[in-house]
Amino acid sequence: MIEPNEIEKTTAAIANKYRLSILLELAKKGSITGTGAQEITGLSQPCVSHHVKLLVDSGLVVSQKTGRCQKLSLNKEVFDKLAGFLKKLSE
Amino acid sequence: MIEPNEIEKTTAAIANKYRLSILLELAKKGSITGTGAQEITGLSQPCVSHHVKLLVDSGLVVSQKTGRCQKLSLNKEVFDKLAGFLKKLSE
DNA sequence: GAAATGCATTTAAACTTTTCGATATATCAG
DNA sequence: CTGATATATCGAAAAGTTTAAATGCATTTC
Repeated sequence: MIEPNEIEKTTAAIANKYRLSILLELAKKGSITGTGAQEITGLSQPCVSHHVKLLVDSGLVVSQKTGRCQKLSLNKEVFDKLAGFLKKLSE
Repeated sequence: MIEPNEIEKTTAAIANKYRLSILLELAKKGSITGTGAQEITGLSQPCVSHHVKLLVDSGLVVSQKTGRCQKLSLNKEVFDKLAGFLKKLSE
């Protein structure tokens, strides 16, 4: 089950063109770094850091830090839960 | 297929507690009126009108006007498309 | 036709999000 | 140790969203 609060957070996290482009790249590549996200979006580093934080806080994205690099990847369980909720609404 | 732009619009439309409560009520009841949406949310009439407009503009909700009443209902195809997109991301 | 009802629009205030420059911290390379 | 790289945080400006009061406009009811 998914809580209204989690639905709000995850949909809000998706609802931005730069964050969406990061998510699409993650789906395509499996994982990227923060610097990779910067290259994709063309935004400043602090701005990307902020967007990545929103994605991670929403639960949609997982960040594993090794050394100074972060490895970002999708939390597929959360996508599944959200997709399931939306599918159920349309039945 | 669903365009990034449509993903942004629909997820943004969902990402609000009042709009989400309207969507949940629509899923439960099949349809409600603008006045019904007002009762559910407890918001002012212009504010609800604005939220309903966002939902309709996003394509998630359909409004059929008969006389002075509007009948709101879910556009299940759009929910399906969005759910399908999210499901695909998590594969 | 007058009053009431349902919804839309305008306007303006309050609030939130987005953005970037500056700065901080930690790690890695030489 | 020094300089470079990756990321985080702070602060402030700009842009966008949310809200309600006031008003407008059809449509229904009496």
